[in-house]
Amino acid sequence: MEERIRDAVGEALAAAGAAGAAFTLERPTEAAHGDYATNAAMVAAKALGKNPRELAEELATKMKELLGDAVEKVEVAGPGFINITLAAGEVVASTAEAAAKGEDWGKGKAEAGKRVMIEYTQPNPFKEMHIGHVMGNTIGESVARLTQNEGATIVRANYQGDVGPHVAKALWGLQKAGITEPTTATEISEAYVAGNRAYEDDPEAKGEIDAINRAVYQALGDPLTLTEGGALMELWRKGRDVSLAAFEEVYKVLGTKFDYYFFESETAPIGLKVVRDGLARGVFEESEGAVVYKGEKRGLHTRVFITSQGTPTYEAKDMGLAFLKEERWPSDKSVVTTAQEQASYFAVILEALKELAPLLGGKTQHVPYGFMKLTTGKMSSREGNVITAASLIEDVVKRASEKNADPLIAEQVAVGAIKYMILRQAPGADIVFEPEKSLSLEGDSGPYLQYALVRAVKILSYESEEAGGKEEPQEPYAIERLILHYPEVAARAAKLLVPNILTSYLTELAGAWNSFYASEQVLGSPEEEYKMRVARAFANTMANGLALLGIPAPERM
RNA sequence: GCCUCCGUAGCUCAAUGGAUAGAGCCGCGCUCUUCUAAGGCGUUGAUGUGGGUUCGAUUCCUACCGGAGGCACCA
Repeated sequence: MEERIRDAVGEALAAAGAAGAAFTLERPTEAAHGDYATNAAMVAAKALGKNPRELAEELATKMKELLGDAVEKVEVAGPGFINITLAAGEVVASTAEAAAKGEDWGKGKAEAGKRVMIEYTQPNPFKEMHIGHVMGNTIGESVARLTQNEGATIVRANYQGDVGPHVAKALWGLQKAGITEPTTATEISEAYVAGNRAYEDDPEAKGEIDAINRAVYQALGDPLTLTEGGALMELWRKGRDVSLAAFEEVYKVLGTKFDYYFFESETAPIGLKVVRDGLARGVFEESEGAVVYKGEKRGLHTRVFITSQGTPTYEAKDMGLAFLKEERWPSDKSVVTTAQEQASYFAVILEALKELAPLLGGKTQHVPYGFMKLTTGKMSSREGNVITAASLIEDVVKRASEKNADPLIAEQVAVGAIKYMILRQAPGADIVFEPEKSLSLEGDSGPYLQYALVRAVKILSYESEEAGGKEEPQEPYAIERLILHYPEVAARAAKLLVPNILTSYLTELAGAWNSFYASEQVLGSPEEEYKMRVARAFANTMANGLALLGIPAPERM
């Protein structure tokens, strides 16, 4: 329907002599302004040298002609808006479509046939997963689902740093504590904190840690040493396994299933190779013993790719990662989501990648999101003042349990609350996280959406063979005029990679349903059949929308 | 010092250059004999400051004030 109106506006503009003018078609904030509104007349008025309201009248007349029975009215309002109100029959048809289509309701085709890899979460083994990773996972998962909903074939990738200084610090800490068989992620992260402190305070420890770092790289770069890596590599393997297993627990609760896992231990050797090749080709330069990329030639800054010690930095590993990804799963588009603090870092390495491999660089896109900080400031795992993903989930589950005896449902409610908190705001902005306060289980919250759906599903469960009342209301219900916009909202959220507009829409939708629920009896009413269809249309819309956000839908609450 | 992002109600957040700047939390009323009150209905309250562009600016430009992040061997 939206497309039909858009075409009609375009055609009316062409008839008025302003073909191709850029206009917007939006859902008015006020119900009184109809179902759609366009600013076409105001945009084109100047170029045509006409009064906006007069032009609007002209366009409205033409549109009425083009749209015919589909619209109830097309009227000019305010400074020259054209407000379009759909005919009741059109609204009813749309509700019926939403009710009938089930899981297919709202599927788009903007990305049909495209292969898209999306990388997100990126926790580092040997450190604990914290609330920042939960944020990245939540946004990445939703972006993946939104893209998939537009017809793309998507794969989920995770990239984890299992080598580098942080690993050396943790290994050093474990050795000092005499731990040869780490069993919990907490144990390992405590070793990391101890190692990090020693690295800064104790020059002797710093030397030992640097040596461990080199030894790990060396062992991994040389298959022979790897198999005979001795106690150090044995500890590395065990610690890595414990960390990764702990991550999987969190992914399971959050509802993410990765298709590809990449590790720095595998991208490092590839990165070293491609950067050295690039050095020979003049993409990179040597400076003070290190291999660097001079970003200044692109208006950016210089970054080190290979250290003077000969170890690859994150930059070199990211070069290797780009190649490795393409080898494992060739894509049309490769999206990497990370916290905003890495934005300028990515600007540099993407330029380097474009010089190194134009095709790869051209299809790689960095999507930054804000980070989660505490009221006391930014979290730092080096300081040890982090809120871990596991403890966050545990706390919220405990609160949700007060109203839900069933642990599965308490978990679904908790995950819904956590994800909603993240997805309700524009992804670029930071989140100030305050336990208790930030996570609401009422009002503008995840459980609010879940609860609205649960109530609708309950009504639908009473649907029986003997059909209910067959009367029809005089006018379609307000909620129906909201439901019909769902496909457009999902498409826009996918196009802009911003889940929050879908979140806002669903919150408004849940509110409309709750109002409907409070004022209209469904079962046993004269309009039972009609209202059941509205309930089904709502339930499908909410269920599909929640799925796109990655928010679970509990059976009952 | 240079670059990037952000300043909206007491608090946490919305708002495609558009119409009377929306929600929730908190506060105060009302509302379960009704398909689940994690709900509904009502009520107070805001665009950091000064210029500019525009028919129209929370949105774009500019200066300032305030906050965050980044800027060579961390990730």
